[in-house]
Amino acid sequence: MMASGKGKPSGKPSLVDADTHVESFRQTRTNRRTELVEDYVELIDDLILDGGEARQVDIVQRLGVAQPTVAKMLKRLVNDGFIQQKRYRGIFLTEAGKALAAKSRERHRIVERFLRAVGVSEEAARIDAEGIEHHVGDETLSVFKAFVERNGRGDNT
Amino acid sequence: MMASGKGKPSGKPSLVDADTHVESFRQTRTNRRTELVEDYVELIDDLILDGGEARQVDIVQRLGVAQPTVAKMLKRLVNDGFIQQKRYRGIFLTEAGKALAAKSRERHRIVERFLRAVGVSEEAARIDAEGIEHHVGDETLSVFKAFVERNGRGDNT
DNA sequence: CCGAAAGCATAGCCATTGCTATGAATTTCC
DNA sequence: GGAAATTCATAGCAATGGCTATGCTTTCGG
Repeated sequence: MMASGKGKPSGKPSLVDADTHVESFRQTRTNRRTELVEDYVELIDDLILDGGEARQVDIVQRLGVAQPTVAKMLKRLVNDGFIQQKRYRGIFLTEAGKALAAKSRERHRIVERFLRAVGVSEEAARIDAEGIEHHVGDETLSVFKAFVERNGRGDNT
Repeated sequence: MMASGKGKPSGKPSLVDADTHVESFRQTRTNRRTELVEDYVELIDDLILDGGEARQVDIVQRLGVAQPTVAKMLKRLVNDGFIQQKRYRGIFLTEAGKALAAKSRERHRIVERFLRAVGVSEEAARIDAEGIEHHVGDETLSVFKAFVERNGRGDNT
């Protein structure tokens, strides 16, 4: 019944205690589940901003996956209340979708600019930011943001 | 000729071109597939270093998932040649496993210390590093490493 | 206006990663 | 040495995210 207590005061504690460890992994698993949704919503928002509309075909081309894969995910996004779909007329974000997109875009932007600011090349920053953004918590994000503002490179925006 | 070219020189290019975009997403998807393997191998290595042995039960407790989930993944790791399993006697890393673990641990360590070095709290650094590490490419990693060495905080190691 | 092309939906398959329930094997403890 | 507890394996289910193949609709070009 003691459950987690499990002392085992080993000689070299390179490991944090089990419960703490669990928390990190659990958080990471949670993030992994929401990554794709964020990617889609963010991309849709980008497409609308960039070209005025977001079509399934565009998403297919941007993500580099098969069309039915996108179709299935869009159905999920409709169910989750992030988008509206009008056949042959494009995809539109709901209010919830817009909010999520704005948040994701902001995070993405900060992460990418942060990487650039510490000296990462443009290409690597683009690629790595795509994966990293989903795992940056609020605290880390604000640290990144402050860093970028402090070491502002004369970039756009 | 047709394929990707797709000009559409829109007014506000907040978007990179499609092929470039695809590359980022593709890389991210690839990373996502190897994350779990790395997590497991790294954890197993930690457990062995810390307590002399890694048992399935320990992994279950550390990851916070159900035991059959771990059992299934371990079977996969055996097939992939990263570990050896001896029933009721623990889990052992093969040479390939040790190599992967060393690489993962190093990356993890650098990312976490980098986060600490830029001002992220210990707890947030621990949690975020767990997710970020898998998306840090070689270039970014070496930038992080250099940063840590330059701004060395009197931490351990 | 009508046929071809483009865009989208659907069906059906596979792999992955999680779960619960259950049973077998091994250790441990008396 | 045998019963109990621990440890592990296996079966079976669900959700997610990918794919190919196929067919329906809408739009576009002549």
